[in-house]
Amino acid sequence: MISSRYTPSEVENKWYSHWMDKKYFHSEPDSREPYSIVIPPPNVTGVLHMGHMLNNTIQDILIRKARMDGKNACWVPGTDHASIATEAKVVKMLREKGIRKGDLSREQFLEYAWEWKEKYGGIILEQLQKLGASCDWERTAFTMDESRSDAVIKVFVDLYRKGKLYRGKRMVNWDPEARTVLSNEEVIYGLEQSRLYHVKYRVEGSDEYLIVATTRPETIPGDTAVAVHPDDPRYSHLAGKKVIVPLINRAVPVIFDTYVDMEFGTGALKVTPAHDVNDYEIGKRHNLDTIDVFNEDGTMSTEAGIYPGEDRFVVRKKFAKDLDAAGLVEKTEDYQNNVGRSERTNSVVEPRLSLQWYVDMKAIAGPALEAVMKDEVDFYPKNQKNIYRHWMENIRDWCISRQLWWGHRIPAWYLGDDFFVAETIDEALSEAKQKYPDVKASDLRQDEDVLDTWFSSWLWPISVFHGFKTREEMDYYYPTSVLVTGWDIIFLWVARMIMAGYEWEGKRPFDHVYFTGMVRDKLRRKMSKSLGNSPDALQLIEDFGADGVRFGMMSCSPAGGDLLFDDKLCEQGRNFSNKIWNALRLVDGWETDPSVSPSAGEKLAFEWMQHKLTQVSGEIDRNFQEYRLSEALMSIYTFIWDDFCSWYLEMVKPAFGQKMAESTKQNTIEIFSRICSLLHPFMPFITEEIWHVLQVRKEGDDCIISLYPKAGTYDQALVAMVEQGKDIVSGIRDIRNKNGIKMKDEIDVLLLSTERSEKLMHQAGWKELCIKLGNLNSIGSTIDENTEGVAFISGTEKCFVLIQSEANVDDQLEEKKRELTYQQGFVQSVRAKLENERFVSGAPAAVVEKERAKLADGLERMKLLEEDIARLEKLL
RNA sequence: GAGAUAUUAGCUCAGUUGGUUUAGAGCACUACCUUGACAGGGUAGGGGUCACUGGUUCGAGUCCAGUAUGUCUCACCA
Repeated sequence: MISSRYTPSEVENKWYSHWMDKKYFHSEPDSREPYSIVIPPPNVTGVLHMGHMLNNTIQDILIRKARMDGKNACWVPGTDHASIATEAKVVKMLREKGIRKGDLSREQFLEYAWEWKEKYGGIILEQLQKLGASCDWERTAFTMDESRSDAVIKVFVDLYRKGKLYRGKRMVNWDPEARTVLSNEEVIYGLEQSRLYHVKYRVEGSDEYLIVATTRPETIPGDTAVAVHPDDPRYSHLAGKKVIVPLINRAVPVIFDTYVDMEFGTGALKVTPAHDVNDYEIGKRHNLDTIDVFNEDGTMSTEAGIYPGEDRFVVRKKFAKDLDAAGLVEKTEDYQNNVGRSERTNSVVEPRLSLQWYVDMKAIAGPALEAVMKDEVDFYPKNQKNIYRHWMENIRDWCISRQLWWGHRIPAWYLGDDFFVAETIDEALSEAKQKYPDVKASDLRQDEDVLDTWFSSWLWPISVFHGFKTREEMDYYYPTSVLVTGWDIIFLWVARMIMAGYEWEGKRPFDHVYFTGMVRDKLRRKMSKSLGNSPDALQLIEDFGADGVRFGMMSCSPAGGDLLFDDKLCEQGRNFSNKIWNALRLVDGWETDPSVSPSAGEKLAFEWMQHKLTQVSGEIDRNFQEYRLSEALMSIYTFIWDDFCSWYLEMVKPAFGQKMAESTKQNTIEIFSRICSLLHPFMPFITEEIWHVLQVRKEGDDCIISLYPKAGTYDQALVAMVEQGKDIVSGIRDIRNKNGIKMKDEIDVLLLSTERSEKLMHQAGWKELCIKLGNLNSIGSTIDENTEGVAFISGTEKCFVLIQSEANVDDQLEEKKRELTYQQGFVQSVRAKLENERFVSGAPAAVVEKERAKLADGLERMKLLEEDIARLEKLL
């Protein structure tokens, strides 16, 4: 006997291993149409979180559906080396072992890092398997493995030779904790509480003070000017004067620059060209010195001259105190300002002048912008196009060097101030020799820095197919079918992949991009470690089953919209699993008898199910084309729960202890199997299990590779007849409820004879189904409009339930009158349209016809209601 | 500061070029129902002047303008 509860843990591992053994996930190029997806590679340091679950569930649904559609489905998995995150993790691990990074050589450090990667780097991929991800694991790629590394180096050299990559000194975002440069995209700005200090700068040779407002007194030692607006009358007398930098006692010029906002603070701005992007620009315009007051770890430098070696925030307080003690602070006030923090380390980003490598983005952005604007790369949802365009049109050069060891080392070799870019040291050497004939390999010093991680992941759709080496797989799988990713990395990753696609392949990397929303908690807060509002993904799978969790995520994630996650969603998924499971129990328990032949009702029920399934397949098909996966899932959900379980199974279910016709059971198994196929992409485990419990299958006849039910034409009239039968049964049940008549008491029902009702009655099996589901003694027709009993309307058909009503006549009257008022309002609005000359002459004929039908139906219902009201009033 | 986008039932969302019976779903809610697949269940029911104000149109949840509120992107003032 099958258990009354579905237990996912008993079947999930079994089927995942089976699929793996059968190599269903593996793909090789062949004559079929390809359908390929490259995974957004998670960080090797990552553990499965809700974002991954959502994102990968969607990819798995798409890939499983494509596989069942007969395409050659290939989902390439892999991980990303995540320079900063991984290096930080390894440094931390070493610290726990009592080893300092500074004590190791680069080679020694990398040895530890690789060791760490081998040990922990595959965790997230194993977790994806628990979710059911049908990736082609034989293709698992890593951004730092040989093939991917070769691609990175080739691309770097290629861009350099094409003049699209250069080395330059710029103001960069510096992360003092990771001691590396960050790109703009890796800096997160947020409002923070701080203090605004009004500091007195004495004008040289006078007792006058110029008040300057600053939030960063610790940078005062780096001041090389004070700027005011040229039109500011308060300061025009200071032309040509100098002011004394407080406590530092250095005289710096007062300069005039329109950048200064007269309204802000005191209208005077201290200029620190080494530590502020705008100040740097001002500095260039006025030929100011730059004094770097910080070390690379955010402590004060010796040039600063104050508190050398102490942290910038400690010094902020100390120095402010010193200023105050010297009477140089006019006042301080609380202030909110925008502070940039490192996405990775969360430390406050320090603008810093430094020499780095850049990609000239304007040189490669053009085709990538056009491709998206012309929908050659199609975005879902569409509104992401605007955001993309804005960024692409204002694109800035990409700083790609990082002061780390874990990553692809920059292929540039230095000789004094000169350098050579080449794929290998040998090539670099031979290039160097052309300029310096006596140079030896040992004279060349390779750049110490590595490349930004995104510089390898932007090649991902090409590099996973070895596109920089061979054509075979590229020609088959590229462009990939769809990219599924979060919109938060549209610039960091998506835009750059598109650029790389056009730069090296001259083609888009994917046909579609499906942007998923962010996973938030039910209060709309982003899931985060610090809030502790992120559920443990694996625990969820354990609690609700992978299918339950997948259902939970998908049932409520509109295309591109945020997912407001709640355990209850998974609970609903688990309950759904249980519902299907119990339908299986029911069907499995049916006993057949060869001497029993199927009734007309059973035949009608089966026909209805088949047509309905085709109808639902059409809806699913349309929804898939638009990536409306939630809607697709919901139509399957209602089809299974309502149509199949609540109606169909009740229609064909034999009476207690009775046996059924063999063909009815076989038909039910067939429908159930097709239901498994429909649902399989969303809930792969339970569907595979049921597929096999339903009946013994031949070797290799598995749900995962069954044919996905196709859209097609279906008999709408037949479906409508059964639907009306359902509606009438519901109406009867309502009257039972309201009049306290139990389900097991048999009652009689009459339909008022009309063309439509006679047609229903003559449909083979129709009456039988009504009798069975309504638990009726009989159902027939009458021409008596005033038949005694309780009446209701289904569509335009009047039905009489032949009972002595126990319900209050007043209540019944009130309900009928309310209904009549509604119908009157309806009829009036339709009539208003039809009485309007311009509508009748202006609107399309079909629309007018429709309105006429609406009017006729409305009038019919009014008539039926009025009759009923008159009858009830007589009873008063 | 600039731009985008949204506002439909208690909550989360559909509503596809304006006309599909004066708006649909899921969840939540209410009443009734437990020996016969399933209480992780069944049957039925209630609930919305489609943010607001105007406009276009024979006709507006759907198109246009403005207002309010929210969200996002980009840029940032010390």
